[in-house]
Amino acid sequence: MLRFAPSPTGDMHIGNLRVAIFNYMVAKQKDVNFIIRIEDTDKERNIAGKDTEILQILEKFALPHASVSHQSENLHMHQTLAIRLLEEKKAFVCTCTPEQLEADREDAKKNRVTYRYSGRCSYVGAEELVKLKEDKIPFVIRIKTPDAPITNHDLIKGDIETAPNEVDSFVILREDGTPTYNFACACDDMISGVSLIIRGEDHLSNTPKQKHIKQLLGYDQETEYAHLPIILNAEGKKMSKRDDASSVKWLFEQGFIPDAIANYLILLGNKAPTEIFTMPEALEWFKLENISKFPVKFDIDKLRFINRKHLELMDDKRLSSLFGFADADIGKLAKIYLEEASTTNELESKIKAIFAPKNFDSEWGEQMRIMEKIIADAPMINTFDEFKSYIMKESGLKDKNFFNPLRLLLTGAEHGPELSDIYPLIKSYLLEVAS
RNA sequence: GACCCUUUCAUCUAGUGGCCAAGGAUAUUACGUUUUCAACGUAAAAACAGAGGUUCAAAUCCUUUAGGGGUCGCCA
Repeated sequence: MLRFAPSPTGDMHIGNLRVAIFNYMVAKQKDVNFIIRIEDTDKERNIAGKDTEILQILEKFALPHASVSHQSENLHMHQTLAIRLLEEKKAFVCTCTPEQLEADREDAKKNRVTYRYSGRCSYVGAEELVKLKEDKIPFVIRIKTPDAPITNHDLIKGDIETAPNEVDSFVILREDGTPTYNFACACDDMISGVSLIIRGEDHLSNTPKQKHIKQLLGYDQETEYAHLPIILNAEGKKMSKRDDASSVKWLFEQGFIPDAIANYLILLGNKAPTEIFTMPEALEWFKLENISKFPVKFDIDKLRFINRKHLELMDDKRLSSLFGFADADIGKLAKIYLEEASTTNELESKIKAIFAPKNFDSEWGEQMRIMEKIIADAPMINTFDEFKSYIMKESGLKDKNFFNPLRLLLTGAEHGPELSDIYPLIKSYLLEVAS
């Protein structure tokens, strides 16, 4: 069982999408279930509707899942398990105030040592619980620091050993009775029987904590981990919300298509036999072990190149539908324009210019008027050569005086692909185009 | 500051001791083709982080220095 566990606190990030794609692919390869878990334990930061937005994006990328759950549904189970740890003396009740903890942190900073929980409450057991509740004294539950190092074999990073004090006595149940991320995550993975967790490198330091939780809870199934290097922006820093390209929604708005985005994200930091491929093709050779260990920079130029290649592969009629047509010829026309466009947005503006009313105010306006009239009265002409000869003869124009205004009249642009390639595809729209 | 990860062209990578005076792709530049801009074709420029070892032989193994990144919450 594999899972993708996004939190509904912001736009889907390409790093997250990459995690989702990899989890899906590996589940598919292993022929096991792939589930979605929405991690919505932070009520403050949850954004209504983000969960369905995330699901819609997964759908666009054709990443089918066996089920969707919300972490908040499991609140009762989380509390029960936390209490169990408390009763087994594997966790303790902590009544330290935020002020006290803050002072501890300040001290640590002042003394130039790493902050760790002071251990002030570590002897407070379950028996205190009733009294604290009666006295309305706020408390949290902390798990006890492990007494041996936690070791982990990461499929990408290799063996990692974490010292007990690095794990620390961290909070598992908050003052309001809700579980913290690490606790909820570990419990849910345990209950669902998640056997392999693929996630971003920023979770690397959470792994020993989650392993520790599962160990104390008596979970004896082995969970494998694979931590993906993070994606950096052009400056070499972690891609954040401030980087437009980090948002999948933004990439869509720019005219990048899902097949190309998926292709790029799979290719990034990977050994691939080819550069251009579809997800089903990648399923044939994809291996987690091949993912590079170091962070990679996001290169939008490469994405543009890949997007263009995928647009070339798209079915003609389907491509035309992106611009409001249902005509394979328009799809073919768009593909010709792939010479100078890489996104559907760029393509759309080229196609639009062809069908938009033309501007006759330019230096070629006079010649354009002449041609417009000739075309309006002309019979249907099949080939560009015949068409060209016909207009030339009727207008008496030639060379620059002929080609420049003709191009402007037919395409609305001064430069562009060969008119002889374009003509056969737009000839049935000629009256609309040449006006 | 502590802990962890990491280091081949601008970018993504090939490379697992000899086939590497380091290959491919994107981006860049030049030329060709073209009524035009592109695309395309051809070519050019471009990297083993530094220093020490081991070895007949090192991008590849070891040591060390330097750099980059991540994480240190009652966020996920």
